[in-house]
Amino acid sequence: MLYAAVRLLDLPEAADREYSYAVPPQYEAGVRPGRFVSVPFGRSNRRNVALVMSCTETRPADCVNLKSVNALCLDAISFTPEQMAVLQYLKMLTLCPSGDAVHAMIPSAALSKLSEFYTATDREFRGRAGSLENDVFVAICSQGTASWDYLYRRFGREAEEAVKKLQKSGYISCELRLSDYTRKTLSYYSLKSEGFPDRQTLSDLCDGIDAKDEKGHKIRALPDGQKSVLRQLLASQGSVGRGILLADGTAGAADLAALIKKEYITETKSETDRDTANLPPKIGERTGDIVLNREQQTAYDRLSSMLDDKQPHAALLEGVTGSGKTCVMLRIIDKALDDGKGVIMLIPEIALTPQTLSIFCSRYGERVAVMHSGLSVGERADAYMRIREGRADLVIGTRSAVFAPVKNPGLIIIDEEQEHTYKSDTSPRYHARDIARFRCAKSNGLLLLASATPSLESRQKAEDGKYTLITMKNRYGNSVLPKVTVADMRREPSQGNLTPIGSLLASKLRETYERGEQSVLFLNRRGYNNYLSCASCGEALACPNCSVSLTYHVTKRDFSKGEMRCHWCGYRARVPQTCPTCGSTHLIHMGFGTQRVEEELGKTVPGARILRMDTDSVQGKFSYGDMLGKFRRHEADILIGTQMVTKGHDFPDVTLVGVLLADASLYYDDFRAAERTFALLTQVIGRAGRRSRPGEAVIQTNNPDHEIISLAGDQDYEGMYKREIRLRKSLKFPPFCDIALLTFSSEDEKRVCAAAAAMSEAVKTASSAEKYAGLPLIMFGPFEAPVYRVGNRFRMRLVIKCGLNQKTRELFSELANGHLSRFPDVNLAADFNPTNL
DNA sequence: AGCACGCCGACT
DNA sequence: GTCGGCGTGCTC
Repeated sequence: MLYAAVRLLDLPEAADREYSYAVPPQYEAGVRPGRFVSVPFGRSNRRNVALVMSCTETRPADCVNLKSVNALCLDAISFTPEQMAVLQYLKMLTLCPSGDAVHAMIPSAALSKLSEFYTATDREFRGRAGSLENDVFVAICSQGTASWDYLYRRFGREAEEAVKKLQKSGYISCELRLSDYTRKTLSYYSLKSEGFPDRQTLSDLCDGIDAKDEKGHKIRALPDGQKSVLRQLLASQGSVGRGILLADGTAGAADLAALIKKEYITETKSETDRDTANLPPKIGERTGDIVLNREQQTAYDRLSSMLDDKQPHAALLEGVTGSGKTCVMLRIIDKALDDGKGVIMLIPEIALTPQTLSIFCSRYGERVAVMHSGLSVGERADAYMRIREGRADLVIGTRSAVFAPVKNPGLIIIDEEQEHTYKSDTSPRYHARDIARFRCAKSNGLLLLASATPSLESRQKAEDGKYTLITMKNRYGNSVLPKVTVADMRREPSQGNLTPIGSLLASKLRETYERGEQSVLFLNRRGYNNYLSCASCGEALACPNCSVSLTYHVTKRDFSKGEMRCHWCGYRARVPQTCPTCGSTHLIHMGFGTQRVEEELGKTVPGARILRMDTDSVQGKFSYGDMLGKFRRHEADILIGTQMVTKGHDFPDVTLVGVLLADASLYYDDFRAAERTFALLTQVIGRAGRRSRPGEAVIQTNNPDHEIISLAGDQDYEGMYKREIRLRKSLKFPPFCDIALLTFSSEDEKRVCAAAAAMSEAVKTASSAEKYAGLPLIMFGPFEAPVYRVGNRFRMRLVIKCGLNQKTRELFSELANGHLSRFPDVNLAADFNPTNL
């Protein structure tokens, strides 16, 4: 007899442990670690999908009531040993429930679903006539067997109760079946290649000319719909898909059916991959070998030798905007694919534009699989299966694509590696970089991080020799850096200008418009944040312990009464009346949005066509590309937007870039604010004048003396790195430590506080215990979360600076378990190295 | 999370 | 006397 230890999916943390089940003889051959199964669970034996973790031949001890595995899910979706290893790593890394980890790794549509089927066991319904039960029963009888999905579609939510009652009184029985992943089939239609009717006859029929059948009888005229189908088929050579034939609305399904019945046309069905349908068309085979310049060639050679080595490697490719990182990446991808390795390329969501995709799709064709949040469930599942089956070996995608089941992942690239979208902010709270590193380490692959402005963490690792640093300093071709001007906004109000567009930028905008060239205006959406800034000296009110800005919080409901808080250490202070730096009383709350600017622009540059692009104006996935296309075709003169406008687009006619309120993101309450502002400004400035035309950038700020702004103007990454790393070191922030953020939440305010206080005690006790002696732990809190109350739940926080390693992770795991047993009613979310608070 | 068991109030 | 409220505790 075989026994399996399984993890159930969709189980809360408290019940997330291994359960043992007996494996019936018919499943013995199929059950192994990584297989998904259906098992009965709980008193009611409700069915649940579970993942087999391990198998034994001996009956597990201390199991009084051993149940049996119910069904096996499709082998095609089972986890490979590599995926099992990633799963374990992910759970260890994030302390998430097994179900969350599994769901992050495999698209829900690919995972088998359990569905209920009902069969009538009685012929006659003797309950209340006219009741819903009666209707449901009749429906089940007429179908023989009806699925729950069918009943739900027909009767809605109410059906649930009716079905339960029918089951209880014995009218129907319920059976559970596994519905596995299925591929979509498409119907294609074609004219018959021989026999009657020939093409001429059909053509005549369409033109309304009398035609005769085989026996010489006159054929009746065809309805318009059938004519439309025939005309299209006559015009094409082979078969035509159903969607195309019915596209213009003239023909319907009935017309197709009629033509098939008359044997005028034939129908063939074929399976299709939903995910490839919306990809840009394949333009051709690899468009020749890319020619690299000397610097690129050197970079490529170094990467290439790392790829050839049978050891895992990690490299940081640091190249200024326009240095041609993409060419190097394409070449190294070529090589990895030629060597028979799988490749994953991660890009930030924001860079996922049709242009980016078409570069890859035209170069690599059908071996590309694209995975991102915009895909439908079916598309996602098909992409996943195509990768799993090896039909696609190059994956382009956002964060979650790091889990793509490519065989033998030999190269994982993370482009714009500093982007915070690579960190998940829902369970499991993983960073794609960590997963990529793990996978490369396991498969002796190469992890390639690429950026013009690497994160301090990665750059520090390169400094320490953990990553190989490859720098590219030269801008490609003859493009030159734009001329950067810093505009001091503090003088504007006294000169009577109260708009967000300063006088210098306004005149530049008008000049650019008059020359018939385009401008891009960038405004960080985070400018809405409520921090306190001094209008005289430009400084923002900062935390004395953390060098991050304090955030204004409204206490109770009175808007006028607030206090300043630090999100990292919980420091609180009253709202000051005077600026602590210069003593001025002109303290102002910062923030204006894109809409306001759009309004003002109309007045500033009369006649200019303005395009606003932000989360409000970009809805569907097409609208984004549409807008960019519109601007590229010069159908607008000024593009104003948030971060979206900064990424990877090449607008040839743009010669002016304006940054409104550059310090809005500088004083964000995050220790990474300066680093992010630098990256953002560097990128925005790079948008101007990429071709031979010289570009210009205007950076508006209330604090023109801030070092970061001048550093960004000079595109001096080294300077920024040295400055920031010094600050981080002195204040002990990453990369010189890790940060664990523990958030407690519950509807019961007292319980939340008690749980947080108990955890705080537990941390203190544990850190002084012998087992964890000498572990550097600095704890802050507990204090209220920045938004204390969310959806009727109260939230408390604990911030712990520490060094994450095997031992500390173990400690956190123990602490979480301790919390679970003492405060099962209080939710605890752990986030290691959170990107934003 | 479900789901059952279990121990107290307003109804035929 | 029962129907049903949701507190407590377990799930191989």
